[in-house]
Amino acid sequence: MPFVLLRVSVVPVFLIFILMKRISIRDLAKKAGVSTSTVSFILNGKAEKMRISKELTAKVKDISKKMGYVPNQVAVSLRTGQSKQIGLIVESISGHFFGLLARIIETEAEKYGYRIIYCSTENKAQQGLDILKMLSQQQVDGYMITPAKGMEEEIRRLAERKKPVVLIDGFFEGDTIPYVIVDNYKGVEMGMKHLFAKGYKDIGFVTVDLDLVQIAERKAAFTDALKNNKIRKIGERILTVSYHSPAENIMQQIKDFITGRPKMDAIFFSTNYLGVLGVEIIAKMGLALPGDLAMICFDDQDVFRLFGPGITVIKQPVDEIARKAIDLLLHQLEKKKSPGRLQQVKLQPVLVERGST
Amino acid sequence: MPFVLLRVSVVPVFLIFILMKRISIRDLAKKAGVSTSTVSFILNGKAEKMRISKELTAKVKDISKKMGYVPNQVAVSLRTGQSKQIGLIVESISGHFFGLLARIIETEAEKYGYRIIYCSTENKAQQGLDILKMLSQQQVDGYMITPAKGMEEEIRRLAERKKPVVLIDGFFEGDTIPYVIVDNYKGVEMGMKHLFAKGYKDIGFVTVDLDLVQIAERKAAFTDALKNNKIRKIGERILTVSYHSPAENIMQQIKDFITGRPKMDAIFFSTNYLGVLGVEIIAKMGLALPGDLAMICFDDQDVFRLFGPGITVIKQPVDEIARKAIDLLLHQLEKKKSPGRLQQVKLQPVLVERGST
DNA sequence: TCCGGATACTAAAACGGTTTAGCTAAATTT
DNA sequence: AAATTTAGCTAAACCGTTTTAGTATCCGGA
Repeated sequence: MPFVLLRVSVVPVFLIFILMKRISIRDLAKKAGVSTSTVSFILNGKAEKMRISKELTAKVKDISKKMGYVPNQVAVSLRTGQSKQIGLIVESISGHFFGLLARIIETEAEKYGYRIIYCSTENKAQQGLDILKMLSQQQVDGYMITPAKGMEEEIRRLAERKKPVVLIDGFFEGDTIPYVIVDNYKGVEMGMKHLFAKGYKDIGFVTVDLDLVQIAERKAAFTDALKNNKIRKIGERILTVSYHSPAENIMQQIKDFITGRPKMDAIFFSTNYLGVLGVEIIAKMGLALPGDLAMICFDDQDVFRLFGPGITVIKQPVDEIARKAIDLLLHQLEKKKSPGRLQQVKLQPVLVERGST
Repeated sequence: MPFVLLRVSVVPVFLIFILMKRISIRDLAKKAGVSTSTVSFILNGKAEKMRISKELTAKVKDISKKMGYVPNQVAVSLRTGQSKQIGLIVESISGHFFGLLARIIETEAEKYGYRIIYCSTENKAQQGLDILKMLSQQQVDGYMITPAKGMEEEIRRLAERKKPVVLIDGFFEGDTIPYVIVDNYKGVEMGMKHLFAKGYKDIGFVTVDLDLVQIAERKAAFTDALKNNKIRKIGERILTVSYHSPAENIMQQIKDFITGRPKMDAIFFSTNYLGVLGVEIIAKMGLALPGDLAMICFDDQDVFRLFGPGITVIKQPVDEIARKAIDLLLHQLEKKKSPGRLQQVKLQPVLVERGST
């Protein structure tokens, strides 16, 4: 008797144990009494091409559904060489710009059956390389990269191997790698024109020591704007803070910059992140915008819309960037389409005028 | 002669073509004149255990480095059943809270050799299920999920299959699935105590129609707080907006709520997102904080630190949540450690008092 | 009657690793 | 000297698919 009891309690457990194992295409084949190839053809929509009969096709599909079959993507990847994964390498996963970017890219990629693997470099060269290696091991099908310094060589190597790559928000001079960026020079130029038009003359520029093309361009545009307006001693109107400094420290530097000489009536922040810190310190100093100081920033943010009178910004068309980038990548992934002439895209930013100027 | 020319130009191209192909463990084995098993043992640090001689070990490692061998993770996954990937399912990839969360989780997971696959449900049930299926196909080793409605059953199924799962910022009643949440009830309670202490009596509550435990708890805490203070007609002090309404619409509702009756001297926003909209409409209405209206919000944000006098908030310990969650998951992934008693963690939020109250 | 061509499937190789179970020769024990 | 152990390595199965190259059966035509 105890035996019987034992068995009734043990058998279901055993069954559950069996059920736990994922069912494979072989299980389906066995159940249907056919070969795995047949099942594979049917489930991949090649039944007709392979002349599998209607009845069998229906039967197998039915069994598959009933047993809850889910193909093992890893095995598929190994066999086909396609992982259906795209690596997205951004500067910082928690940044505002990249959050928006990611959301759009994700939904867009999904339409074509691709998953995004999301990685952030935090602007460390070594980390960027490690990530690239990892992604390569994972056999991702394509790469979307906001290129940091030190990654050039490795990225070029990818391109040489004909791996689909798209650069976002940065590019390499004299290269054929597709990219989509915003016209940084034009953006700052627009901002400066706006400031001059509003009558501001003593303009300070806060930037960061990241060695990136887009940062360099923004700075160049600022410098040129001053030159064109016959303003001298440009160097002392530029503050370059260190990327890895703590926020407190940067704020202190900005404060010193504002109160120091030459005195200024407007300040231009070259990035989002700097702008937020700027807003914070300006608020702490009790300066009125734009009365005591006008402010403008490259790249938009919730904070800029809401703070005080609103901060005038040069806004990047994030949607457009994301959509264009994924477009360029899918182009390469699904080779079908025409080569597509223009693989290097420069989009126009837009000036959003708010109360701070 | 033309032939020679042809060959010098063709051979390098051919070589490049050869080089393009990723080198496999077989290539290494051939080069070293040993079997693939030997190479595998050596590269996986099992040389000693398998009694491979020091010299051979060194030689193979050397060749591997020289040839730039990178193992194919897909093949490894298929064989070992371990993908070294963790699926992170969040509500919205561009949300502030999740951005921070992701950053910490990513760096933490990396230490143990795991990659994060990042997905967002946008609070749509079907999308959540699709993602779960996708991740399962990808053979991810573990799941971190902010559970949306409609995912319960599927998540339970995962747990039953002994898949490592950790829930974040939500949980299922009466279940044993590990989770880490913040004490939502306590948080709102603290906020209400603070408001009452400051002398506010007519408090409005803005919440959203998401069917989530944490939202329900926040509302319950509000209701209870009013009850405890003998305040009646609680219903008309609560505004529940629809999650999928456009921002404009929600702001209008908030405006009506503020200007409507019963009049209020303080307003409590139950989420970050609502709070930002609140700030925006309050600014537009020209109300002074806290003069015309006091404001408090559940969950912090850059905006709240910087807007006007600063918004008082109930801050979630994001760092702690992330670290604890990844901890619970790794616990399950690397079964070594002790079972670890407490698998369901409730963390305490903290009140950050700013100018708005 | 035999051939050619559909028709309806299947066997087996391949993808690139890991791992179990040996195998051989030398060293050690009995 | 035979038996056993050890050192150093390898053969081959296996993970779960896809896909190429068949095979077997039937049918119509010459």
